[in-house]
This record gives sequence, C-alpha cells and structure tokens, in this order.
Amino acid sequence: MTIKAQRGTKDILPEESTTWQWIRKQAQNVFQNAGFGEISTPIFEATELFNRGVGDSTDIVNKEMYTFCVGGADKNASSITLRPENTAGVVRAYIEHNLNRISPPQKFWYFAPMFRYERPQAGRQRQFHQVGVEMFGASEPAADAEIILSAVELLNSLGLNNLSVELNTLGCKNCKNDYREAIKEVIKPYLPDMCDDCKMRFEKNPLRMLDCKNEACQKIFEKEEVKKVILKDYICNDCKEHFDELIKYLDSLNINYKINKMLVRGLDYYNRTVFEIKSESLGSQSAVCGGGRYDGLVEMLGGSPTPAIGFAMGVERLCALIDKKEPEKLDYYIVSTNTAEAIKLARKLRKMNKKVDYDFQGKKFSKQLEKASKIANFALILGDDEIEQKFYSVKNLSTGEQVKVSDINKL
RNA sequence: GCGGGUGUCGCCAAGUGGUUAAGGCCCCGGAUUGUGGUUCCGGUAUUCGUGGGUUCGAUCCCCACCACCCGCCCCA
Repeated sequence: MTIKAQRGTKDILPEESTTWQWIRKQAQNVFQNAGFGEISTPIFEATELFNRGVGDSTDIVNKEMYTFCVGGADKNASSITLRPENTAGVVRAYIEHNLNRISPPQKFWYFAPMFRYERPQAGRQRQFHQVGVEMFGASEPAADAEIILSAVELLNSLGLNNLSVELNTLGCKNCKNDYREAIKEVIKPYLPDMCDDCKMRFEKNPLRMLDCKNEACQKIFEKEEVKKVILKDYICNDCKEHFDELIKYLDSLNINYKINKMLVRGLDYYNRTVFEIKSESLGSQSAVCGGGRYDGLVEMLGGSPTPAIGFAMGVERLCALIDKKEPEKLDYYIVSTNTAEAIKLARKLRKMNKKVDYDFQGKKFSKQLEKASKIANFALILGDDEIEQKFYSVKNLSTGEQVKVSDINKL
C-alpha cells in the first residue's frame, strides 16, 4: 500500500502554485499599501486559547479541532491544538509582545494554513488556507470601513468584482443581551417545533438560531410577532450611530453591500459589525470572506481592553473563483552539445537574474530545441561552431527568428 | 456526525462473467546524428480504489473499508 495524503489535505503542485503565488502577492500589495504588517504565528497553540477565544459554544471548538496531548505521562503534559482560525493566535501574540506599545491602530495581515476536522467537500478541506487581516486599537466606524475596504480591494485586485458584501450589527455587550433575551422570549412558545440544533442554540447561543436553514425553524422566524422582534431595533444608540456611520463611509466609497439582519456568524467573539462576502458560483460553501468586530476578545484573553476588527478569506475558495495563472516561461533554454559550456553559461545568465535552464543529459539537439520551445521564450544555441567562433545564436521561439550575438551582456 | 452519488494509466475515457483491458491527450523514442511548435511510425495499466466473498473463472456479481463529489450541519 502506498501512502497517500491525509483526507481533506492536498498537495499544491508547481502548476497550481503559480496561482497561489499570485494571490499571495496581490494580498501583500493591497495590505502592505494600506499599512498592514505581516504576522506569522505558530500553527499550534494551547488548546485553552481556542476554548476561551473562539468560544465553547461554537462547532469549531466543539467538534472540529485537531487537539493533541503532548508530553505523555509527564507532569508537564499539555493539550495543544492546530489552529482552526487565526484571530485567537494573533490576539495572543498581540498581548504577549505588548504590541499595544506601537501607537494604534496596529494593523496585521497573514496568509497561513488552518486546520479543522470536518467532512471534506468542494471548497472545504481539513487543512485549508486563510488570508486575512486584524486591526487593534481603533473603535471608530472608519476602522470598520477601512477593513471592509481592504477586503473589497483585495477581491478586486484578484479580478473578483461582482461579489456583494452582507452586513449586520450584533450590538455591543449591553444591547446584544437585550436582543438575545427578546428573541428567546418570543421564540419560547415555538421551541418544541424547532430542530434539535436550535433547541440547543436556544440555551447556548440564541442568535445563532436566526441563520438556521431548517424549514420549520425558518417558518417560525416568518411569523409576524417573531419578525417584529427580529426587525425591531434593539441596538443601543451608540451602536446604531456606529453602524450608520459605517454605512455612510461605504456609500461614499461606492462599495455594494446588503444589510442582512439574519447574518450572525458562528464565532462567539464578534460584536457590533459583522460581514460576509459570498459567491453564487461556489455551491454550498459560498462564503469567500467573513469577518467582524471583536472588541472584547483582547481583554478576555488577558490583555487590556482593546477594540479590534478583522476578516479572513478562504484561499482555496478564491482559487476556485479566479482564472488559473500560467507559469512564466524561462527567458532562455540553452541548447548545446557541450554540457560543460552550457553549465557555465547558465550560471552567468542566472547571475544576471535571467531565468535559464539547459539539458545535462546529452539529449539530441532536436529534442533540446523541442524542450526549449515548450518552456522558454528564447533558445540560446551554443554548439561547436558558436564555441569555436565565440558567439551565441539566439532563437526567438515564437517567431522563429534567429540572430547571432557576440556579447552575452547585450542579451 | 447524517443522507445520496462515483471510483478503469498523469488527464479524458470505452468495455465485458471466460485466452493478450479500446481510443484520445500528455509523456518517451524514431523518421530528422545542429534547428522546435505540423506530419508519420513505435512505446508506456501483469491490471481495472483497497481487502474479502460467490464462481471452474471476475475489472464487470455480493460485502466491508477507503477516497472523492453533491446535499445537511458548520464555516473561509
């Protein structure tokens, strides 16, 4: 039996890697132009970080974590977990390195693998990659706009212009509570008719009921008195103002968005602004980007109270939406019957920062040229005549035109 | 975790309970021992996801497992 890649993981081969490199480069441009610095945190963290950070009531923590006990019977045995998302780790690093000493806002971006033990399907793997940003120390609505803008800018730079942003506000500590209680109150009589998941959500995280796709549950949300509660603004004045201002910014930036009162999101740490960017063409795994504000998280993980906001995009899902990038061709393929000369020439040209390859297996001239035509823009012919008379024959492989060059620096 | 579908070469695929498992692309070699992308010729699966079972005999029938796909759940 040969060994295969683990379920839900895959190899990124050079062919596909071209597209990945491109995405990463676009992200780097867009984010660094906007003042984000790259941050890389370890792929595993103390399990407790996610339990506390992501939240005990989330599916991610309850059933999707890759958790290991290391240290065995040792007294120092500890539980570690492969990160299922990156926000908790970045917050941990922010606190650990006192990054609040930098004058706020502190802005970070990342491109990194994540791990969730889920049933794989299209657009969903056990090891997948997220590209995203986190920003600390700014509570202003303009910060929200800036974050959403950078998400949109990245998507645009990838050629994805038709995705719409869904937007909602969950309110702050105070009004979120009122809202939650009001929902529970009005739903309570119908609870027996709801699905098992919602019965559990009712206790643990009632707002999550709203994005249940179960028909019976949806019908309950359609009921007049329930709808009234959902649509009634429980949001406090501060939160409302925050949201209204954000919208003004988005309008002035001509960013398309749709307000979706049912948008809740699955991670516990969110408050106020939450948003999602979806694509029609991804089947059921339609979310390309998700994010929001998490003003309480830094404090909850032991830092000083610090407002924060961020988002993450699924790189594999982005890949599915954009056209494949062709790998760049070599500048030169050296066609030669003299390997010793070819190798020296290749070295020289590579030092001149040219992309160069050559044959060192003694293949026939015509085979070398054939190879050249597949992978390079020019064939650099270095045969006995050339070596003897000290020149190079340079053949343009798309036009067939061939010229003699005596000085290699003039290539 | 639940429901459904699929599984023949790197890729796309035909195929049948019975001696050697079509074809195309890609790849390799030759025609063309210093001029490619066209053409022509030739080569590449002891094997049909894996393991059992039924059978004189199974790629094709049955069972289990695995992987992938679609939906649910969840999320990026």
